[in-house]
Amino acid sequence: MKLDIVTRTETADVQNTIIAKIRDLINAKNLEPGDKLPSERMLSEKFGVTRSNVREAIQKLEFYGLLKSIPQSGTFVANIGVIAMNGMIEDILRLEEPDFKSLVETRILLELKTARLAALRRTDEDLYKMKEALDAFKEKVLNGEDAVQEDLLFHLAIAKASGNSTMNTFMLIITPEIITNFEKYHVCDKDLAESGIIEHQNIFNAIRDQKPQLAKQKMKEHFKMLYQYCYNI
Amino acid sequence: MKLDIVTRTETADVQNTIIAKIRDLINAKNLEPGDKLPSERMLSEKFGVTRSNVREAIQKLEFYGLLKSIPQSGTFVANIGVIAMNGMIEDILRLEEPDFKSLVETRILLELKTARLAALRRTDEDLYKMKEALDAFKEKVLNGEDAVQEDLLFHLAIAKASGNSTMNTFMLIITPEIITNFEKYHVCDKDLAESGIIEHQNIFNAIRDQKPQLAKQKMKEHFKMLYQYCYNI
DNA sequence: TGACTGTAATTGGTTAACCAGATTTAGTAT
DNA sequence: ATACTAAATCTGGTTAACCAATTACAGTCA
Repeated sequence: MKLDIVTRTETADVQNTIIAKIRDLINAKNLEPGDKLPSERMLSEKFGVTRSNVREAIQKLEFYGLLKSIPQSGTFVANIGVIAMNGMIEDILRLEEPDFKSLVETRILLELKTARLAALRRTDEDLYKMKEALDAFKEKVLNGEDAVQEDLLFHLAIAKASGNSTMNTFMLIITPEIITNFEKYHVCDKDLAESGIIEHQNIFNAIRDQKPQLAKQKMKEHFKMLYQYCYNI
Repeated sequence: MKLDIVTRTETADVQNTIIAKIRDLINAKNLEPGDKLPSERMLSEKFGVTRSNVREAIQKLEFYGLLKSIPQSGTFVANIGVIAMNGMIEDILRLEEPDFKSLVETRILLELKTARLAALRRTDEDLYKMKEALDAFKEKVLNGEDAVQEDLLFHLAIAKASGNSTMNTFMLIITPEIITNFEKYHVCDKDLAESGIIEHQNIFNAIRDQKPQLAKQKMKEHFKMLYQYCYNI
């Protein structure tokens, strides 16, 4: 499941159609939080689609916290009123596939914050893990090898050290997509990697010394190149 | 599907076990990006679980961009090396359920950024949608009614106006969970709602006038109470 | 030897039957 | 009428058979 859950457009279309019909049904029947939806079988018959299709649509709405399925009982409207429900479903239906620029922009936002938080909250174990990742990165770069994986792990170690599980999850979600795009557009050059050693070390030092503002600053410098690239794409 | 996809602990445990076994298998066979995994049937037999279990585990790894299933062909290791694969799977296995504090912290981070970006990029249509949401919010509050839904929609309208689809998605993901927790802990008081009108209006004005720094500032003021609450929990 | 071809096995995805538990309903005794 | 019970029904979830497309391979012909 990608960020947008479905991959193939055809499947996505029929799923969005079902979601819209579920929304219409909730509106028509004036269902409120806690109310029960018709059974999956009834919905599949009513909408003229398979039960699998209905299940997937329900699961997507469950992912966004709008519905709640309870085994052997039914599917219920979550603790969200009909107004918010309509607004959120509209947003969900119009969600576009995340573009590279928005991914990078979001990554930078998260990285600056996690660096700062890591400087405030990192445990000794966090620090040890970060140092491991940093050393692995250095070794690869100094040997002239590709170190994109070690680079990634260093940043994920910071995210974990931030002590914020939500940001950690978000970093995990966007990181692979970033990597893929990096390789597609050949963003990472080798000369960037060498200066990367110093930059990583600076970030590490700031977090080690528990200097949040400095950590953020060093992270910002680290992303300077990326920033420019992102806005020139 | 919640942020952590699975809900019941038992199911989550068996799924994580399978994920760990898939990781071990990738390591043992030295599978590299593009290599094919054994078929779902073989894995289910090898691991002594059902094919459904294997499918769910694969889908979770696909969600995080580590595997890629191709119909009638097989499941393949994504464009990520074995080192990053191991690191990410370790993180995924240890991902904890997002706590309220981390949700609020992340929301504030996203809201400050989207407010700023919205001031830079909002279209006239974005502005119209925001005004709609703002008016609905005002009316409810002035009538003494609960306006948590309209409050939510105003913030989501800003997220959309930010022009960043990734942040928009993230806002959609965390918003319902925040709402649920708000109601559980009774965060929102009525007196907060009335001052909320002015604060919302200030944010709207700043975005309308395309003043990014001011928009961020007004959003920060809006979250001041929340901030304090978050750190006193 | 090598390119080609048709068939059989294998693949992830889909569907329909099945399951256990919750819910409703009908019946009965009070 | 009411409280209670038991059977029938309905629920989301699970499983095993099925599907179409891909792949591997044996056989054939040049």
